[in-house]
Amino acid sequence: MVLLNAAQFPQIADPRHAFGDVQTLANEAYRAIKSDIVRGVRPPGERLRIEKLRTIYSIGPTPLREALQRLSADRLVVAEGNRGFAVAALDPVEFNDLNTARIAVETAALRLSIKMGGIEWESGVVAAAYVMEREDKALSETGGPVPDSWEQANAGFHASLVAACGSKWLLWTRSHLHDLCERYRRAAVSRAVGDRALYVEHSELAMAALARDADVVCDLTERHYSRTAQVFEQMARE
Amino acid sequence: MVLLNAAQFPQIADPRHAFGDVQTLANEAYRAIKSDIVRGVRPPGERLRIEKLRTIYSIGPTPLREALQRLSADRLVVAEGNRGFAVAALDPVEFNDLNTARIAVETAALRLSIKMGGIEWESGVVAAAYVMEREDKALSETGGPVPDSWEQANAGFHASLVAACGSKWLLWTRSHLHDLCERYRRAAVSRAVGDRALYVEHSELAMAALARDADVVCDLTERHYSRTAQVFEQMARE
DNA sequence: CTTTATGATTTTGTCGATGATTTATGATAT
DNA sequence: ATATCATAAATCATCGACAAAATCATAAAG
Repeated sequence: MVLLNAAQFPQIADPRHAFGDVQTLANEAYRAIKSDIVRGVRPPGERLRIEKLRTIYSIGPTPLREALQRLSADRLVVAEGNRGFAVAALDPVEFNDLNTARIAVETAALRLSIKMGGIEWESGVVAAAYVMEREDKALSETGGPVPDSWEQANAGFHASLVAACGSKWLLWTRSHLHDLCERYRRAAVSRAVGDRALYVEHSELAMAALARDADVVCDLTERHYSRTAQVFEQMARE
Repeated sequence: MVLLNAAQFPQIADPRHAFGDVQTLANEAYRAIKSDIVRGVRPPGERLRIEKLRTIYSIGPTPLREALQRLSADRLVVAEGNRGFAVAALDPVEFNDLNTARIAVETAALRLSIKMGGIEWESGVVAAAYVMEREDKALSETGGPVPDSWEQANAGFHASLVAACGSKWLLWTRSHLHDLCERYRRAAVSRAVGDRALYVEHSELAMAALARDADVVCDLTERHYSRTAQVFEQMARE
């Protein structure tokens, strides 16, 4: 068995590569469709017919199919051989299941991060909490659907807490599960925004993290996430 | 935002669907290439040129690219825009990182599984341990490269321990990380087979699980996995 | 002798077209 | 009315070909 890093790609001197991926149509399609799925533009269960997508995104079938294959590996899309693709369904039982996985990964990352985080981690948490507070308050005033800016702040806040966990792969796994939850979250948060004091939940979390109290942080996180799942479950019953 | 399960696909009456996916060339390519990567036939870092793959697998460029996109979502392959695909590199630092993630997910699943497992879980563990024992002893006698049958037994054994964790998504995440470790494992285990009493490690694990001693199981698991990482690290130094 | 241009060659990404498979339609029989 | 089956329409998966981009080889300049 051959081992180790044969040079993967020749040196990357091209300045374009500094900004993430080169723009290929397949990448563009991936991003666009993912964003549309996650934001509910393409509702759960919708069939993703190539011809239709072709007209919507003005992209040929090949890059579209490549994007859909990636999304199906991400589990945001389900693929059935010879039957094409569809947006993955949303279902409260699934969400509970997904949430168990997410809580397990998140709490593990939190414990590591709290143990290992330094001053720059702390300042990152403070910064993210500051942004989060503003978004939480704005959301509770305006109500309505969850804006992208709130989602971004929420993602940033929770990411800042685990940022120092020291494992790239743990962060990757975590962010993957985070993405899978986004559709559920958008639905549940906009509904429950009146009943929940999101600002309080988030700031308690930040305080406990800065106090390095891992047990409390994990407990709060678990309840924070479970509450969202409960709201979603109740919505589905109605 | 639209909610919940619009019927995803019409009923599946076709008996072929009982056996996993329908055979599409993209699926076939995915399985073949993944297997080749994981077993070291395609070494880490190797460029995956479409034309070359075309002749090897006798499959056109479109299904090949779709397979490679899926593999790159799995992180077994790296894709660089306009520069094609390459087998992901192997590197001990990565393995340590990956291992932290894996241990975190695995121990979480183990605790849940040990708490919730019933009699059928126990019997599954016993059965898998029985197969594992046979494979471990065969491996320690023959030495040499790790056969697929050992890998299969190993995967089955560890899967049996977490089988009752109750979260499909946790199992999915876990199995994903397991797959990512396989290449490292195959290299490290074949090397260290003399120094390690794999049979003892595995049987201790099974005993502790059946005794429902979650702390011991997690501790043993962590050491079990870390040892493999250490072996790999030492190999890389040589 | 190294570095920088320049052109040739390979390789990638994309499209339109085509055969295969599934889904929809409608006719016939129970 | 319902069920069954054949046919038509739609959709999917795949291929070959082409344009764009990257790589390589060679030559000119420092």
